[in-house]
Amino acid sequence: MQYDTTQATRQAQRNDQSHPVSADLIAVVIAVTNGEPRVLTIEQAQALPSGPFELDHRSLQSGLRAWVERQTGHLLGYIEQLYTFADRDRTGDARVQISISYLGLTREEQAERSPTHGWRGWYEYFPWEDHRVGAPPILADILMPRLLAWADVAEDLGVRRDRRQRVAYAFGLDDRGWNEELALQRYELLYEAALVPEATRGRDNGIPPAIPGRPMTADHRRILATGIARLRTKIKYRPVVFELMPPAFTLLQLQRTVEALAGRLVHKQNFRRLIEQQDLVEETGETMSDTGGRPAKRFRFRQTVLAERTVAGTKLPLSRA
Amino acid sequence: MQYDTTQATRQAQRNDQSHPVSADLIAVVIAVTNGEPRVLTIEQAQALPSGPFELDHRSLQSGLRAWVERQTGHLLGYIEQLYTFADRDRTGDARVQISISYLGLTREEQAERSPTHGWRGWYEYFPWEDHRVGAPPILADILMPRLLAWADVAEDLGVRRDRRQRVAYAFGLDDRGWNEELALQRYELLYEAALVPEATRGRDNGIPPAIPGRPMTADHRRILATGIARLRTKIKYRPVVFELMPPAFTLLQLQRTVEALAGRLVHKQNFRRLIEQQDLVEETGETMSDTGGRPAKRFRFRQTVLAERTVAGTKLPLSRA
DNA sequence: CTCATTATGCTCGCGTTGAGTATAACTAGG
DNA sequence: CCTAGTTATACTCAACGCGAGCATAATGAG
Repeated sequence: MQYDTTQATRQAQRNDQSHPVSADLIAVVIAVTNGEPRVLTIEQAQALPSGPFELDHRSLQSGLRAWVERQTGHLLGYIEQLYTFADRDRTGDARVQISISYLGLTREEQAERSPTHGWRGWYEYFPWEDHRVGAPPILADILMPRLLAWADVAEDLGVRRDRRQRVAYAFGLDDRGWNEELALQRYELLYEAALVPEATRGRDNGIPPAIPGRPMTADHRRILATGIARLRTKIKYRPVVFELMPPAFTLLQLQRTVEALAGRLVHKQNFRRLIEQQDLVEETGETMSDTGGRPAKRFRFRQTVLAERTVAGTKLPLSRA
Repeated sequence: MQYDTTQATRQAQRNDQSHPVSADLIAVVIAVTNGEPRVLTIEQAQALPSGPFELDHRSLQSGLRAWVERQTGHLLGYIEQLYTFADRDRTGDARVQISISYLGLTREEQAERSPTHGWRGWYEYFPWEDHRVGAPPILADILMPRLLAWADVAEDLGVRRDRRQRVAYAFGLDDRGWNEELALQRYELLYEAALVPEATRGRDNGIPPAIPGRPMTADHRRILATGIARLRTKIKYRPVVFELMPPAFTLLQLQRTVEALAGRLVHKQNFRRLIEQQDLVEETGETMSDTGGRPAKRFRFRQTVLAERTVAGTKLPLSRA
């Protein structure tokens, strides 16, 4: 190899200066059961499955799978990386902690009750995110007043305006409309405004902010918000919903799953049109007549789509010219 | 705090089992100069700026900025995380190496020539990615025959079909059309087919594959491909192009920058329409009359948009129902 | 003064998508 | 058996986004 020398130099330089860090793997594992999106938790629903990346892990992904299985007994299927961040103050010692988070999609199998781990509805952690039956009252009654108050306590006029604008944008004030993909921005605003317990934890300022929504260990709720936002974005351009569905399903079941994730309702006829014209599903031949009305055809996901369907939205006027 | 106990337990468990790893920060820094996308490199254009994450780095991002500045003298503006991966065999010792890669966008300032670092056109590394003047001949002449040959050497019929389909999809064969966002998939296919030197490096199989395109150290070219793909996707729904533009510019300059990144041309009138209707820019009042034709108005990016423009494409029939 | 060149405005046509209407096929209750 | 309630499924319509092309304006070079 022609550049052996320089590479060796850089490698040596690197090893001299590198410090040991420890790497944590954290999993946001999602399933949708009975039209409710659920997340796999441990420690009485206050933490996400996680553990250190170890030497005998073949890869980051397999390390994550091993930890999830060890802590919850659950085998993961589809996973994708979410985000990596570093935190010095987590463990207390001098070592820097790096956290690598993943999003996993599965189906909730036998619902075994365990005292330590289990599935929890994700709207328990983010009650303001469920708009399927309209905007939750806590938004107008509790969150918005406190957020706007927080914006207004700022000394600087510019900061005040900036805060108001970010709140208005993230929560769809005025005529902006609710955007379900901004779940992370909303949590971050609540954190910044010290309206969630995680923000004031450790500091002894006494007054815990009484905002609805269950907190989590460390920054796990923030990671969960990241996963929710990612999933809400992704279902719109990739057929990932099917990872959450049973082998056969009706179009309404599929729609309810999407609605559960998005936290809002969709137009039934248009949903069907979209699914069918994209050739995502095929009929199984059977019908379901459980739900009280006309029997629904059962569908299955067309495996063919898996490879090619990586499409990608286009917003630029790209042409062949 | 109510869950101190369990948290302490988990923390202890974690420290017991955690192994030291070293974390590397790797930067894909992009600028567009004279209509050419360029990447900041070190080691005679064969490596990306990188270095270990150290104790005195305040955060991953600041550590990355420090390394880029130390190695190239360049100060970074906008950066975003790309991907994190682990690699056991990189350093040789037992320690596991974690690499965290970032994408940075800037403008190429004073073009100081340095023997060790400098800006390189990114199409030097991926000559098959530039379709601004049509599909590069190397595609039909060299890459496609070899890729299809690779697909056909597979014993198993299923593997053969799978490879052919992936190649056809990634390279837009048949009627599929070229998709500039698949830069990473294309590089990965070339790697899998052992058509890039990086794939056979270290193994003494003698014959280096003579495919156009400059290789890089370790997996740096793969990381560059990741950055290119990310950027090509992102310019379509976020106003990140402006990070690459000077304070004032004409619409054609903006268009040329987008085209340089996308590797394909866009329809001029439609590009203007899109930019203007989104209120992304405002006139400065000046005009430019350098380029031989009617003088062009100069524009600047509207700062107002920064906060709110997080939009997000919608592919689901979301309704208020 | 003419031509080449770039800037800029405007129109057309098609496909996508939000939204609503109409009809079909069931179950439950009298 | 008939009716109301419920869900499934097929169409229709209008607005809008976007690819594509035509037309006109304003320069500099020769």
